Amino acid sequence: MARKRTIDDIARLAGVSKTTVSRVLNNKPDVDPNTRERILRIVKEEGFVPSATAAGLAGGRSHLLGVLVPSFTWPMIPDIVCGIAETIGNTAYELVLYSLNDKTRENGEGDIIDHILSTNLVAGILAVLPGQSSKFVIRLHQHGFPVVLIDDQDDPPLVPWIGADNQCGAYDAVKHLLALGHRRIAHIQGPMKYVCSRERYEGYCQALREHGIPVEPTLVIEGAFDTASGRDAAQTLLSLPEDQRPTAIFAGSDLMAYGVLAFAEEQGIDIPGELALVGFDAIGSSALVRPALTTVKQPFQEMGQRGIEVLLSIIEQSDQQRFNVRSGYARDFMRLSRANVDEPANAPPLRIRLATSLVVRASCGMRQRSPFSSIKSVSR
Amino acid sequence: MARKRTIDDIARLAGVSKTTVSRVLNNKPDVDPNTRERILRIVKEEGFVPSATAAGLAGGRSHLLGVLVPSFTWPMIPDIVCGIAETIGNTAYELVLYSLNDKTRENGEGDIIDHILSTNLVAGILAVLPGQSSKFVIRLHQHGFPVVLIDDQDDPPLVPWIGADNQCGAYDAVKHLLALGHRRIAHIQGPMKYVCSRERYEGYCQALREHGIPVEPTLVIEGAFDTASGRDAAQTLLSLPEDQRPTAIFAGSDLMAYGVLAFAEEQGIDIPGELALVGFDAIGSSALVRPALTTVKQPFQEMGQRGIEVLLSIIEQSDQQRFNVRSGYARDFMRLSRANVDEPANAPPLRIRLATSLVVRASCGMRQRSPFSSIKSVSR
DNA sequence: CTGTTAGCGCGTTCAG
DNA sequence: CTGAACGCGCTAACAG
Repeated sequence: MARKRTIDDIARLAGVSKTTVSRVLNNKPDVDPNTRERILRIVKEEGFVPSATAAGLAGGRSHLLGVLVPSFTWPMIPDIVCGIAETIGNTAYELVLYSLNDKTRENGEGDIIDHILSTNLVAGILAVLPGQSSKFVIRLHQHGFPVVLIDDQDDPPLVPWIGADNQCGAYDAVKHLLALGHRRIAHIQGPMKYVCSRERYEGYCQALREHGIPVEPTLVIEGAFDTASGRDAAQTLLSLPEDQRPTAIFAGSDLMAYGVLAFAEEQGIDIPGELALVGFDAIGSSALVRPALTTVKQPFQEMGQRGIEVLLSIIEQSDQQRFNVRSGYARDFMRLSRANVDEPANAPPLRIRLATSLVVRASCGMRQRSPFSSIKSVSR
Repeated sequence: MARKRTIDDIARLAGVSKTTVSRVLNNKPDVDPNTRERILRIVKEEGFVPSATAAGLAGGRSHLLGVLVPSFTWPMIPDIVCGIAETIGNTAYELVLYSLNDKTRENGEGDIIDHILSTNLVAGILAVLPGQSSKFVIRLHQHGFPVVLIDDQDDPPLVPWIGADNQCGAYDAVKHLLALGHRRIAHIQGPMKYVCSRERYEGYCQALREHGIPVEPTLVIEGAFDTASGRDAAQTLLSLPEDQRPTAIFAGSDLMAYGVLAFAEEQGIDIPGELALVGFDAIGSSALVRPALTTVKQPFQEMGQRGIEVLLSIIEQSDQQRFNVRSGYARDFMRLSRANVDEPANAPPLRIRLATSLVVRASCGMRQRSPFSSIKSVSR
């Protein structure tokens, strides 16, 4: 627990000015190699760590990254945050967590965005599943503030975005059911206001089309991503006349699939015997339910990781531009919410689509082995 | 998206000095009520938000709270962090998340503590399940740095601590099994190096004692809190000669109970028919497994909330003391890792023990109704 | 009750 | 290649 040292201390110990020390620490050129070496040694010996606070104040840029997540009740959030935290841990940045609870949601999601912006604490924001606040995030981006979105975007894409390849994932899932011989395959959609729901639906349609099977409107129901809506949809679907009833259901989320499981359990409907079921997300508990759920795995951790990587590159680039434009104290730019520092429309926003993978378990009729022992690999 | 204003701007608009504005913002006394009113109005109108960065630098205290969590693979972490985030959201503080991934763990958990301390970014730390790094946290506390622990402490208690009443929880669980008529009740312990494991064991023993039942060493096995060790323990217990085999198992964590479920499933052992099972934690997925798990519910969200509350009170108190002691620029105290600002041994460290509650589900033999529809209430 | 004066620790400019 | 000087936005001591 060494005594906290400042740059001045190091400068004194090295016999140089603090300016030089600062230059070394920021990897500036124009420093004598010997001096640089010596300073680095002392910095290491003394265990010197610069104050992020002061650096932020002086340099105008902070070393903090904001991560905005909705309520932790969504089961994928922990996985995503895990990827984020681990990635940030490997950088010189720190992670500031902003979460929307029910109260902040009431007051309007814009509030928290304004708060983030006005405190000027973070250098950029990674917004996870922004949902309703997505439009605020977009505004941020248009004002030149570094922002990246995970797993929820508007159409057309306006903001750098990381997500899963929802259409392919859905396509694979339905293909699998088709390969098992199913022909009447229902789909419980997520809310259609989300692009990911529409993409999953598109994948579902595509797979059916390829098999020459028409999309039956009665077999497609819009849910709300949660268990309750899945249960309702199951009830509707399984109350259809026998000849119209689906033999398989592709749910747009694992939680909705749980709703199907619940209804089937109540009604004594055997899954997968009488009804095959596939979910989407591969949240940890889907390996635990009975029957264990076949589902499309989203690479949540990797999404978090890539999100941070992209955010950092954007921040760096925006620093670069600021540096080039600057003449004298042009830092007033920043106070104006960094307005129009660059033309965001220059290049099309970055979009990264990560591959999904189908996790086959018992719920669609395949034989399952030792499900519980697979807990580790699934939930990590 | 109003233009970012500084205290000086407000001072100019209000026709007073920035000092006065600062005083109003920090709720200092000695300000004319009218002036205060006027300043507050302007602050609100202009949407002024002070810079936490600058305030931290100047005042020597930051408005950031560090939260140290182990890997997100532990299923209760999200719940705890949720409580933490929500509580911090209601204060003027921000949440900085430090997480231990496998790499940081390798390099020694002390590193991250040193890092936290030397960056001097946060005003205090709430450490969740510190495990091996617990001793580092204790050292922090002894140096006068505000620290609170959640759910893992050393014996004797050295640091302010929030946790569940493990002994009572275990006692209740075993009592329940006894009430159901079980007499040969096994216990799969958590690692005995943790106080919580020892307390749960104590509750187990206490319940048996009250019924005049001796504690059989063969029925007590130490696990590692995870699923694999639970499976191993189940195998050992259920391989006992028929007359020594337990009719019920009380597992020290839900994950270990999952291991029991897995082994039982493999072996075709009916739960609860041939074996009753109770877990500990009430993590969300325990409502989803089949049979649904009876378990002792820890109030994770509340633990997070109380943790922050206690941490804030400690920070405030330490600021107070610093203020009283200070003569001139005595801020050097802080640079010395805030060493010995107060006598930590003055009062016994605060310990808050929150009540648990038994969640009765199918795994111990009670009739279960509509398990899936209870997902919401359990996982929130 | 209020304003003036010094910094907090660092980044950046400008003149050597 | 180097150092002195200034300022980031705010708080705290000291004198009115």
